Order: sequence, then C-alpha cells, then structure tokens
Amino acid sequence: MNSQQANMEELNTLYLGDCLTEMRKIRPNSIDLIYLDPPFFTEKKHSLKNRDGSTTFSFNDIWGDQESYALFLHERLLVMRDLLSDTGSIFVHCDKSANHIVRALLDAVFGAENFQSEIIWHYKRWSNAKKGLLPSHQNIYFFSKTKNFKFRKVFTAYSDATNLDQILQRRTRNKDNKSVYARDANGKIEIGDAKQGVPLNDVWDIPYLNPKAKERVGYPTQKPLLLLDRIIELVTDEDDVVLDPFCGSGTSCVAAKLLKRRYLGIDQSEDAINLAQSRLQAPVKTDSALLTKGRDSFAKQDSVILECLKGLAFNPVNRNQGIDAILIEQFENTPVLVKVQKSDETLAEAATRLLKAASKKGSKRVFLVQTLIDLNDLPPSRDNIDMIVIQTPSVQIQARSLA
Amino acid sequence: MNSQQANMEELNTLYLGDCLTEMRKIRPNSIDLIYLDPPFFTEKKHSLKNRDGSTTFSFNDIWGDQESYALFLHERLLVMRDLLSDTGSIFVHCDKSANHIVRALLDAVFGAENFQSEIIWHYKRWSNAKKGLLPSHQNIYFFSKTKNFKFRKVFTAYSDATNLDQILQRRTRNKDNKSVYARDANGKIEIGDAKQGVPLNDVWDIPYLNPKAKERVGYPTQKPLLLLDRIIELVTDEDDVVLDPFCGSGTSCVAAKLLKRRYLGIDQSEDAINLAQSRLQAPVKTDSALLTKGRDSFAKQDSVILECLKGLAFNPVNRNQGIDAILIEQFENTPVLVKVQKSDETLAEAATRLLKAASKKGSKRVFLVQTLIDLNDLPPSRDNIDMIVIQTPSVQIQARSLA
DNA sequence: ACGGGAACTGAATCGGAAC
DNA sequence: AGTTCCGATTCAGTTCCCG
Repeated sequence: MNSQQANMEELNTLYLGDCLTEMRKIRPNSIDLIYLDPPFFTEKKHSLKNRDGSTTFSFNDIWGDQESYALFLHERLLVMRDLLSDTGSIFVHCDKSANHIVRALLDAVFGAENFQSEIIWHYKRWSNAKKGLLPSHQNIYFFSKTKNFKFRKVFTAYSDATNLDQILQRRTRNKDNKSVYARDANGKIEIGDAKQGVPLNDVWDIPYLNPKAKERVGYPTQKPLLLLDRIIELVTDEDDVVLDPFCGSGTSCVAAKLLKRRYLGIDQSEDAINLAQSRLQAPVKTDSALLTKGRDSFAKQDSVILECLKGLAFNPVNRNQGIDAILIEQFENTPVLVKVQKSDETLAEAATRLLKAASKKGSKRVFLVQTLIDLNDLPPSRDNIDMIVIQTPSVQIQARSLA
Repeated sequence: MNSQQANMEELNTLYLGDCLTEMRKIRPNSIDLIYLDPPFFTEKKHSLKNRDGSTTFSFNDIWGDQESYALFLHERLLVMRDLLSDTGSIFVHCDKSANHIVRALLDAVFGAENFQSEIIWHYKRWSNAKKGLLPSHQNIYFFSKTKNFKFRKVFTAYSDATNLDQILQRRTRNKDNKSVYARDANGKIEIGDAKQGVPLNDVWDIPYLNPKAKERVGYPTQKPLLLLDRIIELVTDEDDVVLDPFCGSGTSCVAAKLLKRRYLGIDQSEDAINLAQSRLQAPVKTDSALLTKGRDSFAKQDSVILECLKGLAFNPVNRNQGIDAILIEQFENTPVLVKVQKSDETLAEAATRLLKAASKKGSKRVFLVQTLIDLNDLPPSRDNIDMIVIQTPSVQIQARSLA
C-alpha cells in the first residue's frame, strides 16, 4: 500500500488495517455498495486451517458486553454512511446473536425510513446435537442511503400452484367497485400485458458452502459466492464500486470482479489479505465456473447435452471436442457423427471441429446441432461431407420471434 | 366473565379486556406456553370484513413513536414472565417493522441466555408492484423461562436430494472395521430401523392463509392453524396450558383445543372474542394441498420440456394440458404459447390441445414442439392462429436418416 | 415537503364446476 | 369417480395524489 496516497482512489485493491482508519482515506459519496460481514457477536474465537494445513486463519469475536460491540460497529457505520453515494446501498450480514443490535444501529445511522429489507439467507445444515431448533438462517439488513437508491428488479418463476392462465387476464372493477376480470363486448375474457414473473422475495434459499466445495479456501465464516453475486447484481451496474470493510477471504471482491464491478477490500488480518489477494489473481477462473454452475443449478436449468438427442439410437462420445455422438445406423457405410454446439463456442467453431473429426473418421454425413442464435457464416464443407445443421427448439423459436 | 373469580383458574375460556389487567388474575407459574401476536408497529389501522359482510373487525396499530410501542409491550411481557412455569416457553410473533425492538425487550425481560430461536415463517404471497424485495416472511422469537424448558424434538422429511434408501440401510463393520452396509445370508442389503428424519430447523415454510381458504374468518392478520399447531406441539404436552394474550380470532386457542391442550385467550375487542368463541365450537382447518402433497407434486416437468425451452425467456405453465410455457415477449399484444408434445400423445392430439388453449387465450401465434416421429396430418388451424411446428433435434435427425 | 387516505396491484391458493 | 381446469378472493400489499 502506498502511504503517499491521499485517498484510496486506486480501486480494485485490498488494504490491510482497521477499516475505521482505512475507510477515512476513501472519498465520500464514491461507493455504490457496501457489503459487510462483521463479527456476529458470537462471543467466540473463530479459527480454521486451510486445506494443506499451512496457515490458520482466525479472528476474535469476544466482546464481553453488547455495548462494546455496538460501539465498535456504530463508529464504523457512521464512516460508511459518508462514503456511500446517494443512489448507494449497504448490506449488513449478521445472525441471531446480535441482529437486533445491528438493526438498531442501522436505524440510527441510516434512518428507519431507509430500511429496505430484512433478507433471510436460508441454508440446510446437517447436525442434530442441540436441544431446540436447528439454526439454519442468517440475516442481512438492506438499507439505502436515500429513497432514490439504485435497484434492478429481478424476477423469479411463478409458484407451481399458480394458475398462470388466469394471471394473463386483464382486470377491471365492476359497478360495486369490486375487482373482477375484464371481458369484451362478447363476454370473452380480455388478455392483459406480458408478464415477467414474480419479483424476487426476501427469503433466499442458497446452499451453504459444502464442506468439500472447491470454493472453500479455509477461511472461517466464508460466504457463498452466489449470495454476493445476487446482492451485487441487485443494486449495482457495471463499473460501480463495491466496498467490503471486513473482506476476510475476499468473496465479495471476487464476486465484484467476476461481475465487472470495481472493488475495495479492507481487513485487519495480513493472512486474510494475502489469501484474498491470491484468490483474486489466479483462481478467478475456477470461481467463475462455480458461479456459472451455481447459477444454473439455482435456476434448475442444469441439463445434459445428450438430452437433445433423446429418442435416437446412438453411442455417446466423451472427451472429444469434435463429436458428441455416433449414430448406430450408418450412412453409406460411414459413421454418422453428431455434435452439439457448446455455450462457449460459435457455430462456426463448432462446425470446424466437427468437419475435422468427420474428415478423420471418413464420415459422409454429419449433424451439427445449433444451440445458440448466431448469424455468421459457416466454414465451407470439405471432403464431400454432407453437414446438416439443425436447430434446437429454442433457437427455432427465437429465430421466428426475431423475424 | 365471572368477576367474582379470584384468578383465571377456569381454563378453556376467553376473556375480554386489556391483557395487562386480565393477566394479573392468572396464577403465577401456571402457564406452559404463551404465544402472542401483538400489533407489529405497522403504524396502520387494520380492518377487514367477514365473508357475509356483516361484521367489520379491526384493530389499531398506530403508535407515533417506538418508545410508546416498546413501553406497551414491555409492561405486558413482565407480567407474562411471572405466569410462565419453569419449564415454559414464550413465542412472540412480529415482523420487520419492529423485530429488533421486540427482541431487545425479550432479552431484557427473559434474559439473553434464555433466547432459543429466531423462527422465520416464510410464505409465498400474492405480489404487487414495489421497488425492492417482496416481503415474504415474519419473525417469531422463541424464549424459554429457564434452561430447563420443555422441548419435544420434531423431525421433518428428508429433502429430495437425500438418498433415502441408503439412510434406511443397516450399517455394520466389516473385518477391517470399516463401516459397510449390513447384508443378510443371501447377500441382500438389510433394512434398518426407521430413521426419524431431519430435526426441524428455524425456517418454516407454511402457506399463507389463502384468500379462498375455508379457514378464513374475516379477522385481519389471521394466522394459519398449521403454524400454531407446530408451535404448540414443539413445547407442550397434552393438558398443558396455552395462553394467548392477544388472541384475536382465536387461532391459537383453536389449535390448542384440537391438540388437546388447555387454553386461555384474552382480547380487547368484543367482536374478536365472539368470533373466537364461535370458532371454538366448530373449528375449521384448511386441508392444504401444498402441504399434504408437497410442492414437488405439482410440477416435476419433463426434462425434455426444459431442454427444448432452454435459452428462451418464458414462464413455465404447470398442470395445463394445452400449454407448457408462455413466452415473456408477446406477439401483436397476444401471448405466445408453447407446447411440447408428450410421449403419450400424437402430434395431432397435441396440436388440438394447443389450438384449443390458444383460442381461449386469444393467441395469434403458438409453437408446437414435435418430439416424436409421426407422419399423420395435423388438424386445421382455427381462429387465424399461426401455429408453427418445430422439431427437436432427434426428430430432425431421424427424419433425415429415414429419407 | 409532509401525512393521510383513496386508488390500485397482482399472484397464490382453494373450491368447486366441468370433464 | 377421480382428475383437470378455471375463477374468486385477498391485501402485517404499495403507490399516488391532494390538501
């Protein structure tokens, strides 16, 4: 860290130190989102070893009384308020140990009128030792600086029990001022505007970090990337600035980086800063893969490529860039190859790979399944290979809709 | 009510009045469970008409400032503490409006060491246009009088992801002292004792009292019986005494009665007491299809459908023979419907069903996804519906191969 | 700029009609 | 007779508008 710096203008950096002093170097009104995961007032010392056992990360969460905890948080929240831009928001993570204290402090600093939501992060856990209910949630308080806060509406699927047919119908009021469905002159039901889905609610069911997850870096109380992902997307745009004053292993910074936001992280522990630093450099790729996978499974859209070929008699081919399946029935005594376009390749790339494989296998007929809309030209065929491009239903529907 | 009574020894009764004064008539240490659903500090007046419109029930939840609300609740909680037996518990219902105040008061009156759980009651509710997240939970604070509180462990069903077969299998140790599944003389895996399930956690997904539910009596903010069932079963035995100092329409008393517990209800409103009284005569409980069958029973979409539509912006439609999805983008201000042919229907049947649905919805364009080879003719279109048939990749490939 | 009341929203269930 | 499907009903909803 360059001590010459008048303020922390340099973004995408991690700073070592107490956030109270470090934050004072940041320009007021310059931050779009503050996420913080401070000590929870558990009255315990938390420590955990990393995978190879070389480093033990720990932090102290023993305070003796509520007042010292409240004081600690309060003076820091006051600084945070100044840093936040007028369209900015703050998300404070805590749990049952002190959520009422945190909420009261936030009310005092940001004003009860700027309270937006109590988000419940719900996860499943495996344990049954204790008398009582199994704790399986944490609380996140969402406050905005002003009522003019930035918010990007997110929509989710309708409930399975919802009668979607009816949702489409336009509403009106009858002569008794009662809300009813609108009908035209012929008594036929009128259809209303397009529906986008159900607005995201305040209870988030996101899996806790699996003990064996690759994502796990050995830092105690590490949060899932998916949680931060969602928070960041909710209240920031690209290039906005995210500050995490208790960044720990740097999950929020990693999420910000993956989502093309700028970030600032602060932590008191040198070990934590080093860990976060290294996470931000190399493993962004693995994090990115995890995020994609997480999002997919979240949306329940995980799919098998071969689903496209369901109903056909074929042998699946694994670990071959050019081929996904070979049909059991041959064409003019040559194997019929099938390739499905992957989400990270253009149709032209897929075609080139398929043609190369076909040439090698001496195939006379191959099928390329297009899974993404793409208007570029295909490479010319070669070796008299008959390449037939077919489209998945969604591509066909999209093509028609665009027309 | 008999004013001669020195205390409220007479159980299974409802009392009209302010609970502060009424509760003083109850013998200390005589109550096993106190459930209360006080005003939430919403700063609104709540009122609602019953079904036939004959009575309007209402209560006032306007306080002006937090202090008067806190004072009101505090003096009543102090009395409640005295009434509770040493093995007793108190459950206080509130929401984001003042959960931090309620929690702080409970900490003060019952002691932070007797805090047991913050229960999150999560439900899906009809939404409305709002900037921010859709509120969909309320908070229930569970405190015990002493650490020696009564608690009956409740187990819930395993999640779908759990391999239930495996859990049921009896385990033993092999000669290397490794844990393995037990097998009988024939090498068949033995089934072990029934497992009890997963211990109940602190986030409860219970359907909101539906607008159409028979259980509804017209009282504002009425709670579902199921919620009270669960609380009562958790911390009381048969014949134990349940007190609800803000009983309103008497849901807690009805639940207690149905579960063979004794009850005492208090409310300020004569209308409420009358209503609760009559409910206790003929209790009605909604048989929630969601709960008895489970959410999963509704959908379980064919994976083929999801695969066909992957990449499209759509709302899935469940339990409708004619439609599987509605695209979010409309066509000439009419909804675009999509149907995927099922394995047990011919293309013609699928088309007929789709056209019928389209006609009703006034759709001008629909997509039918063909998943099976079929050479029969389609029914003629009707009502000027533009029906576009598209084929899955496997159908296209098969069609080509047959040629 | 506010506080308060009127106006309006929209999806999630259940219940019962339709098949 | 058992499913499937459709419509009623609601507002611990919100927003807007006016004084």
